[in-house]
Amino acid sequence: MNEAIENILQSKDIAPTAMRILVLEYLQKQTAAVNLADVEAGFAQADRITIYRTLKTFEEKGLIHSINDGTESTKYALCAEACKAGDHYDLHLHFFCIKCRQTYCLPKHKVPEIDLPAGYQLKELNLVAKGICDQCT
Amino acid sequence: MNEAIENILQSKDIAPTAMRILVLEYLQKQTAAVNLADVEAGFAQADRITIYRTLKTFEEKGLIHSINDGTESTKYALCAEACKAGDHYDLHLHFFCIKCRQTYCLPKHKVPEIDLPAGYQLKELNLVAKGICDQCT
DNA sequence: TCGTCCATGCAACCCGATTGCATTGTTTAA
DNA sequence: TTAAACAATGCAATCGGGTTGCATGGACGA
Repeated sequence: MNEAIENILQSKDIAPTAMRILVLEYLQKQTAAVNLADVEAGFAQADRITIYRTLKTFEEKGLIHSINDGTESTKYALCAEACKAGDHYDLHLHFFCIKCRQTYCLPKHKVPEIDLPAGYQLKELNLVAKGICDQCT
Repeated sequence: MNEAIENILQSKDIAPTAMRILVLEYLQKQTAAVNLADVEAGFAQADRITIYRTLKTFEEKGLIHSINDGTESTKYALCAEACKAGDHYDLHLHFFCIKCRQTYCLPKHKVPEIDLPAGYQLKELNLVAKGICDQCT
């Protein structure tokens, strides 16, 4: 179990410390994207800054991606395996439920093709849908 | 000139005060979306809070829309005329240039149709493209 | 003219994000 | 095996955007 987690970390070139293993385990359990406060609340005694830096590291190394769903706080969710450090291939749709205020990744729903005006180079595409999720209907 | 501005404000049910006329004039001059600090810097002696509330009012009344381009600060841009208080019909694409860090409205590029999983109700769609704009290429 | 309402301006606060720095723990090289 | 080097952690403090409270001022209607 722990070994599987450690392997994941090492495959992304992240030193598997106790904290990082805990945070990754926590992230794997989530069905929705979480913010810093969520992770913090997930542990009894945890230092906010350490978690913050852990998430930063995870993001840099391509293990998780951050989502800006329009709320105040940045949220995080696990990446597809194909993601590498600095290169995120998870151009999927994110859905923010205005009722439960949860943000879900919808990886099956790819971001559509966009054609930009001449001279514009596309690097990244961010698509956030807002509405009511199936749980809240 | 001023009269045209006043007419716009009144058509959106906004009392045309000196400050609001100035802010609207400023917004009309912009080619990219601006944040609070930008507007503040556009005037010699201006109160940050007043501008903040002016923008809030404009947004509520459907004169401008706010854009969350993934940077720290919220940006604003003028709406299409069709926008009404509380109802924004400007589901267009926004482009954020990672070089000049400007955010542009691309109203000609409509947001594509999205089909959500069963049980999901769509209320709003937010599409932000990131890359390099034609000026920075 | 008076009273009311809205806009303005100042101060202060809140909160998420971030950095500095000292400490601890782990790995590497002698 | 030990010492040096480096990475991770934890605490304190800061920063900046966003926001609210409250008092003042100006416009407008009764």
